[in-house]
Amino acid sequence: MSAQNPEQDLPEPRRAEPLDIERGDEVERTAPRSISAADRVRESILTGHFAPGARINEVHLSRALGVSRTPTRAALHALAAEGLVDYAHNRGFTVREFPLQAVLDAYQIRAALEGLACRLAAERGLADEQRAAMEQALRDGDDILRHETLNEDDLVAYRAMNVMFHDAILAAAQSRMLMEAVRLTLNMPGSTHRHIVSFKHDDVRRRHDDHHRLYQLIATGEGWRAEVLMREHVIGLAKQTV
Amino acid sequence: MSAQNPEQDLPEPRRAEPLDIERGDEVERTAPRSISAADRVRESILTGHFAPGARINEVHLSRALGVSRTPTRAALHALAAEGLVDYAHNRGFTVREFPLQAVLDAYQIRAALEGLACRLAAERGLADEQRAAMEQALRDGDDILRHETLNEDDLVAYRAMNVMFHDAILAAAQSRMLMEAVRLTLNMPGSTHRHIVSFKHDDVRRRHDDHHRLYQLIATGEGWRAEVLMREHVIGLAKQTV
DNA sequence: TTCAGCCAAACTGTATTCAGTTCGATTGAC
DNA sequence: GTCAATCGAACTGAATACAGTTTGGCTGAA
Repeated sequence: MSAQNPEQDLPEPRRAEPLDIERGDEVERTAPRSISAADRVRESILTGHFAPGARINEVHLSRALGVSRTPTRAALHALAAEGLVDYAHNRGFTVREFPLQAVLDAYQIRAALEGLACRLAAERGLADEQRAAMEQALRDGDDILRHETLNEDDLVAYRAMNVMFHDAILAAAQSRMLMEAVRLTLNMPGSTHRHIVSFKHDDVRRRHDDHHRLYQLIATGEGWRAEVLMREHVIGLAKQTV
Repeated sequence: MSAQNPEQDLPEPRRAEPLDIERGDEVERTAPRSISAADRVRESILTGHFAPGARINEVHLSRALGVSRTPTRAALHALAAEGLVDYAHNRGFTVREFPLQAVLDAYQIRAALEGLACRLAAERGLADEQRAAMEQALRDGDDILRHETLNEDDLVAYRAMNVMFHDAILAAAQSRMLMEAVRLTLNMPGSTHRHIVSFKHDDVRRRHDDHHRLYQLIATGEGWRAEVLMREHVIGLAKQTV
């Protein structure tokens, strides 16, 4: 039963942010069920809860999600366009498979895209918000690296810092399409900011040193050098992952 | 009426390929309505039939498509994930706007991605099929350029040749994700292979000369040079578009 | 005249129902 | 014992019905 219906125990709809709290003058609206459903299924796929290549049964899934088939199908269609599931007419949805080569290719694509983001950020300048985020990330990384050895808490903090830094650069590039393209490369099991690359002290220091140099290059408008360095930086992640 | 319901006259479901014809041993299945609907709406948006920013009424649209709201909504959700329409809860779908800067950025993104495709193609080698397609495209381009002046037929042939050449390189890169990322940059009004860049004889010859050099570099495995040239090639398209 | 509040029409979100296809098991012939 | 045809259960595709939200206009008071 549980082997045939892995949909049965999905992650609870973790309230990403404490809703129902007024923010400014506006009350946060409740998300539609199809969005919530997509988020939960995406999470399940990214965490490897669904086996690659497995067929997704709409009835079982909608039962597990506690909604009808309509929003469930909407969610699956959205995930299909995101590239996480495949769709075939009259045969429904299957979990997309990502062979090792595809994961490695994703790093190449991400390197090209984030490299471009660096160049655009350097050309267009950093807004206060992004500059602050990058400087905060640099400080956080410095703090982590002061530890002789790195523990679990450091790992969590490091990931958050890393996401903040890369997101700030993407935001500074001011291109929604570029963000969407990068998201394509992150939305796969094994190629996420969240996922583990080497956490040896030396590797972490080298990567964080890249961040410092990237910040300098972007801040001083040296777009081409920033692009090249970011490419190298991301490719290095792939090397440390395999 | 027609101003409020631009959905009323949609392009007919142009049978992309003469269906119901056996191909090999298998009969081509009829496409589901949601796919057909998505194709028609995508075409309408790309050809500028829907005004950017306009709200899309599900009832009117499904009536124009001749199907119920269910497949219509599925199609719109898919287009939303493709980036052609925006979605807001309880407010439905709107046609996405692409300001000039977004179109120019798309060329930058495409340049980075197709450059990467060239490098991968050079590293991984050309299969017979792709090699044949590229050589055919080069011959077709040569034929067109023999004409002293270029007419409408030449323009049509040139576009087909151009698509064949670029698609062959993407296929040779052997990365589905890369294809999907490139598609993001093409699926926008004003930034399509199909769209017009300069058709002056000198510009066409220069672009076609790039193709010859790209083919040589890929065939001889000079990935880095191919990447750089392709980047320059695509950026040049942007320059000739504005 | 202007603006706040209210009301109804229109629209979107979801559930349910029905129709058509797929796929596996069973049966029978060879 | 093997393979093909057939039948039925299970599943997907689409339509319809219903519920909740938005939106624009109307009314009436300031």
